[in-house]
Amino acid sequence: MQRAALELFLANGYDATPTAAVARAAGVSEMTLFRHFASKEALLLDDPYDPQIAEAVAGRPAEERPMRAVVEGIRAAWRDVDPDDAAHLRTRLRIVAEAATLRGALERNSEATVAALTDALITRGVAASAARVAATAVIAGLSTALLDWARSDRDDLGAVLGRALDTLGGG
Amino acid sequence: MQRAALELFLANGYDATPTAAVARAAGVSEMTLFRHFASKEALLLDDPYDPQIAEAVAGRPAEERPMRAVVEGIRAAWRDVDPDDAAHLRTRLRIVAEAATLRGALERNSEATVAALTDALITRGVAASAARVAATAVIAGLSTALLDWARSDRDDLGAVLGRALDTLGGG
DNA sequence: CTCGCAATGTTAGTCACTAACGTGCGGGTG
DNA sequence: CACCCGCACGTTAGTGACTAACATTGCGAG
Repeated sequence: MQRAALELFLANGYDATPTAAVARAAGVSEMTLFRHFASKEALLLDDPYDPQIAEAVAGRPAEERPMRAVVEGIRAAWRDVDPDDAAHLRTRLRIVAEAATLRGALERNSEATVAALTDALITRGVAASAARVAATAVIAGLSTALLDWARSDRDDLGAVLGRALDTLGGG
Repeated sequence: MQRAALELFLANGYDATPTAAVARAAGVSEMTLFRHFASKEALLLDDPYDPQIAEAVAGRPAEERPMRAVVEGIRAAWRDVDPDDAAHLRTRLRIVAEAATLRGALERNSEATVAALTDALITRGVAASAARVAATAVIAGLSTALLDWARSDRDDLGAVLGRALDTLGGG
């Protein structure tokens, strides 16, 4: 179904594609579609952003302040990413960037990642409130950087991401 | 209408209150309600977060890095806030915190603030992409801090905010 | 072969939001 | 004072995402 959805979203745009059309294209009923995906958004954004990021954060030097620990953890975790995935990611982000109703969809969708990061920080001894703040902020900043990258096809993803992380870390 | 909406949201919860009920309570038709407020969310979140924050950011010392400039700008702008507004803010944030469908509503609603902050950073000579990243991240972090504050009635707002800003600034 | 379960379909509904169009009312102009 | 213009509001009907209740089908285990 995701494949059918992507094709339709690319061809007609996200907002102009009713879930009924996706269901029909995938050869299932609308009900079944919603049994597999919690929402229309999930058709685009369903892939679990690695909880392995959390490990990388937990393993950072103890003296690092929360923002920097998260930033450097993500930077480290990023090195194991398949370039094929990046290309796929880009087409999906393009769809997100062009759909008015998807503002904030990335952030909403990465609640799991935020939770994992928050826990990782807490086990490092960071206060719960500060942990949540730092995790949310970094993910939000990262999301906008990814969207910018998807819109302009100039830079390669690694460089864009690196600069965003520099900014977030206070650089 | 906002007053009627707030009362109903408090009594029954946001998700369980149809816009039809709000309209009826306010003595208008549903159509009229949507002519005054762009969405159901707007009934809760319609107040424009100060663009005067932008000034404070623009006025920060030139050598400060983007994250710190935003954080310190907000800290400075915060000093002029009426405690009555804070109390009102709290009840509204409580409603937001309890409504599942309002995840990310604060961030979405403060797009104007993010844009103002981004512009302020750009006039300071920060690259556009970095500016957007920093502004988004700080607002997102701040939003989660505000929500945490609204949920637990322990601290006073100033202290919570101060700690969140410390975290975001790399402290 | 059949029983049981799981995945899928059908139907009907709710809720946010919109488009098209009609109506009343107050205020300036003749 | 009569008229008309425009604006705010109402009504009706619809779209689109999502859900609940219930029927149905397919398929492996006994």
